[in-house]
Amino acid sequence: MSPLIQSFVLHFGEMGSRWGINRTVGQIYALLYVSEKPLNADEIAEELAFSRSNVSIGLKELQAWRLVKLQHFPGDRREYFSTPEDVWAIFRLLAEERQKREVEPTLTMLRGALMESPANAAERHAQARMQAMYDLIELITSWFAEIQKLDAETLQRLMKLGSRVQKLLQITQSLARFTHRDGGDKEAKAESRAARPDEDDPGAGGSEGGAR
Amino acid sequence: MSPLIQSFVLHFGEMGSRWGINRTVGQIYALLYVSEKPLNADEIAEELAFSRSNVSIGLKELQAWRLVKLQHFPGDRREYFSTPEDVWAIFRLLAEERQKREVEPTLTMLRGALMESPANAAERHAQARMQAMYDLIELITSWFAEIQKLDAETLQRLMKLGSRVQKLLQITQSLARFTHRDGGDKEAKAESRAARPDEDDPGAGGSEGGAR
DNA sequence: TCAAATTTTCAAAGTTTTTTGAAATTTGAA
DNA sequence: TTCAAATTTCAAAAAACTTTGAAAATTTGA
Repeated sequence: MSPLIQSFVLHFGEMGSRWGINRTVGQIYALLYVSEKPLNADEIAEELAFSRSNVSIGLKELQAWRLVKLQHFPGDRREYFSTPEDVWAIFRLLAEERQKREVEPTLTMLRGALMESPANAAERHAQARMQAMYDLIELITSWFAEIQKLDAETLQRLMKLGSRVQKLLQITQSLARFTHRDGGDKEAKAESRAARPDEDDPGAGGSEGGAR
Repeated sequence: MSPLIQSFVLHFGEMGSRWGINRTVGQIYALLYVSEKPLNADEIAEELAFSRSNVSIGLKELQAWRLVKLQHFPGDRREYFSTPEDVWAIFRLLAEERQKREVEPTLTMLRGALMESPANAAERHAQARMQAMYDLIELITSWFAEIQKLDAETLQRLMKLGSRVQKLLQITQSLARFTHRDGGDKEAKAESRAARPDEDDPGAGGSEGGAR
């Protein structure tokens, strides 16, 4: 393998472990990502010097993440693997899977905890903290959901604009402008909560969060 | 420990391993997050039934992530730990650290690979793929940098609005409207760029904005 | 300074995860 | 259906990571 490709593959092997995936999976993915053509399991095992069975397991995991496509060639019974070419589509897939595997279970746990009635001050405080976490996760999740709706075409445009921060400032500004439109509204809440956690406790009840 | 808090703590222990942190670290963080008052290492060790030394290591790691604050109380020599209360600040910290530990090294690796001149078709293709990845990461990074600039106050407003998706649609729309404003612009870029990494490269210069 | 209190380090034990080779299963074509 | 190619499973070996207890180092107040 050329050093150029190798450094890419090795980097993903390492990085993989910072995320939930292991070296094998990371390397397989990286190899497929830069490969000109789909590869079969034997080719992958040979390129990366992993055992055939290890590759099999790795490919299964990548399929579970929906990160690889499977295809066949006429007159060849082996399975060939490749990655979607559209990097934006890949990003969306990743975000979706992580949402499903990490965010949803966390929200479920939090909802459960927030339904209990607090038995004492410690629990009341814990619930207030959990509520704050719940609200933030919900907010960020909904941003993501919106961003994910951007189609490839819009993305192209954004990319062509370049990633210079200046331009993006405008987006933020419209965002800020939008929020300012929100008229007065019971104010005190947020402030006091942070400073004196025990005392005013919005606790279980309020929960506005749109919980499904 | 009350079951309410326990389920939260245990969940973070498990989830931690999906991210790069281990059970101990996850649980310590969760415990501090919901705790009414700062805790010292012995209290943490006792609550979680971990050895004192394990807790010491865990706290060090949390400090490296800047996720815990250290403080002292008069007349007590022990160190007490707590988490920042502002969940948005916590999110920003996390994003910054991950940027530093994961995104930057990846961008550096990619820049390196993109500077090489491709030796053959396979390398040429690999570089085009890497360029696509580079551009996407840069784009997403710059969004994050912008979002991170939102101050707590704006956030409060956003949260008060509720996380209903409908409202956010408007943000997306202004975003889309904004991109439409972009006139035509040299096209070929992506495929050929590999050869001339210097040219418009936003990398090193402006874009990193937000971090530290 | 000392010594008590506290935190940190570190080698070893324990645990979990990854990787493998061999065997079992599945698959598609004849 | 059978056969051989291809894939998957699985138990065991290897590697990586976590956790611990004991000892060392540091800090503080007298």
